Amino acid sequence: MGASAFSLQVLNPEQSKAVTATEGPVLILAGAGSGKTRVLTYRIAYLIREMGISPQSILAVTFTKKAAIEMRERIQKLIGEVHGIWIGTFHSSFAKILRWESAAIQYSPNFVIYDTDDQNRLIKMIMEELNVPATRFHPKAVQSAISHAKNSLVDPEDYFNQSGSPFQEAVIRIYPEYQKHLRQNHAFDFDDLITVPIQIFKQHPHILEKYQDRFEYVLVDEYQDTNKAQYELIRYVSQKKRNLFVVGDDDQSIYGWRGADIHNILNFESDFPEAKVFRLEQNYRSTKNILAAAHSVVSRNQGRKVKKLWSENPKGEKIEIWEVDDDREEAYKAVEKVQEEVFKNKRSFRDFAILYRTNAQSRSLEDGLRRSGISYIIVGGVRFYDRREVKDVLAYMKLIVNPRDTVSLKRIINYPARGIGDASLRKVEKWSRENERPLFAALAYIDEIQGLSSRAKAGIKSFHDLIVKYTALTNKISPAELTHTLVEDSGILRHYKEDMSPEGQMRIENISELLTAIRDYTEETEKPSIAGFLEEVSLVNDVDQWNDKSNAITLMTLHSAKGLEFPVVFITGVEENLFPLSRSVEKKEDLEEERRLFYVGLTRAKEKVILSWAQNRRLYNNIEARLPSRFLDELDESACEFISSRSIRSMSDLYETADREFNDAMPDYESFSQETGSGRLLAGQWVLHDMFGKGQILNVQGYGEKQMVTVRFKNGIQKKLIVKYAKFKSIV
DNA sequence: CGGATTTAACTTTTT
DNA sequence: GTTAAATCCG
Repeated sequence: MGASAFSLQVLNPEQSKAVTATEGPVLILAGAGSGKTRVLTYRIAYLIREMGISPQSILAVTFTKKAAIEMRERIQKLIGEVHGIWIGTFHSSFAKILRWESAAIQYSPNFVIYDTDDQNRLIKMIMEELNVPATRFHPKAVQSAISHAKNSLVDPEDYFNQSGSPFQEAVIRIYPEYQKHLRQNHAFDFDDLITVPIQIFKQHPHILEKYQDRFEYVLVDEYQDTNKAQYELIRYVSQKKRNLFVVGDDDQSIYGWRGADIHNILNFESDFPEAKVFRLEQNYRSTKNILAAAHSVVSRNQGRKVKKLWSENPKGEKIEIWEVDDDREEAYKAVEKVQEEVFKNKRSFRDFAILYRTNAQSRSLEDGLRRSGISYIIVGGVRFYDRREVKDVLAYMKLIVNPRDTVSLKRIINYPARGIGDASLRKVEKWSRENERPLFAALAYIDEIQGLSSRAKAGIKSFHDLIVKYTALTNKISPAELTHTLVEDSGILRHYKEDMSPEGQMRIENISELLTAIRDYTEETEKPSIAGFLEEVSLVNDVDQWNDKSNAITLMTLHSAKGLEFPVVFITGVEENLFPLSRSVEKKEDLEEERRLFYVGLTRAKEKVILSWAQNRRLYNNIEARLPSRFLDELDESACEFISSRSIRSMSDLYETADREFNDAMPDYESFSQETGSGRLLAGQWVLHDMFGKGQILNVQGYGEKQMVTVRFKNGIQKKLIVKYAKFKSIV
């Protein structure tokens, strides 16, 4: 086993001190690119190897699954395979504990986790019940108010004291009902995964003690992103041994809107007076110019700990600031720049990231990239597991695991259509309320429910039988087999197969993809279960799945980019009212958070940064004149170079060239893309498809299992195909 | 009453 | 460009 790599010699003095200060609370203020993950992993390795601490006594929490996986892999590289360390996200770690301790709060261990969409559906149902018109208050707004309350540890009862606006009055009525329904459904929302463990720990000291004794060393990554609930939870768990090690950077706190409380890091020293504090200020990532620019921006914030990154890296190129005509040109110029860099400086496409403030901006960039034929990956936007058809199948699975989940039940009882309309469902609901039986149980009593049509009765019966049948099968066949037969048996697949439109085809492909994911899960997991799969699915995000293996440009929001690095970074749409967003400029704290977000974006870059703003931008279907962002004025001018597009080429030239390139032939990027392995698909390649014949790849999207290509075939048909399922081979 | 089709509204960032 | 609500049709 290659375990010999572990030595503290490679650390700088501050890093080394941080790693070896094992006892008592420790705060590490780790600037961007200062080796934060390195310190975390070396510390865990040090605890195990040098201190002889049992891996089982270590709890490390992160915010993303990707960070957790990376940490695990790097520890393994240092000291070889270690079993029993808890490394996971806040949500997944405590969801696990909740499954074990669910009996303490009278929940089924098969509880389901509601995502935002499920939450909104539930809130909408409650609002109907309470006669709160959804037209006056958006269920979404109510949901976020409740979420915010939970993150700040405000109970439904506490909420009563906050009355004021009519909206708050409405939330006061909805919040307790919402909580009651979650309980009835044996469901938790995301926030409950943090707050409910706190309640359990408070009410059952012996349970708390079990975990306090177990976790002798607790480590928290991205500490600046913790909210009040997470902070309390960590405090509970680490209270006894007091070996709490937190790593964070107040300058990178960008989740205030999600309840993250920057005071958790600013007040760490007063909360833990015996705390040791170490600062990591040497940056190993970026050029001096990039750091100077980043510092000039973020140092304008008032609520921050004073620090300044330094680096031994070269000065590097100046930051380019582009003034472009519109979003279309912005995309086109970025493409052009990428091509130039690939040719001149021998870069790979994977060296580039294009970042933006809002997901909506990805569209024009995507258009530009598609025209050019360069492959790209979009991280974020609509998640795979959020697609309608995927959620429909998942709802069936949720209901089979947990029949009390009425949100899922109502989602699918008439999907595909079984002749059960709104009116029939209302009658069943009424019966279930009056007889105090769960909604699913009521489905078995159709003969006692008045006024149901025979069509509705037949539909309800077949639905009920279906779910009962599969519930009985859960212990007999594997999750993969079960879902496979389920999508056919339920009629979901048939429903889409009859739909010959391209959307219907897409949906079938997405369902097959889901089945593949379940098959993979079943094969990879020791004790696969549907509940286990559902939990995994509800706690992943797109960045978790992103990897840099395929040679493509990455497009993502600035938020998603946190924790990542790229040689070249574009930040687009650096305009007033977009970045910073218009609603953020009024409150000082919000503006400072936007500024930190800009700082995060700048410090993702190792070598080169390009900022662009457009004079005109298409927003919500109309073209708007734009002004450069105030953040551009805040940049250290000596590190920047201003470029106006007019000095290069006229607009009409640009578009003509773009159209010509698109209409003629695809440029052959393969000739200068360094690592085009034989199996790799790239835009411009020709393929032969079993059904459609010869075609050319216009665009490659995604990676691995989920990789999709857009192909234009000789007969003029353009199709989007999932590589894994599409029957084609590449031809030279 | 149920299902399909059309219309309208909406886009900050996400575990 | 996507999805939920309103409208229409059988």
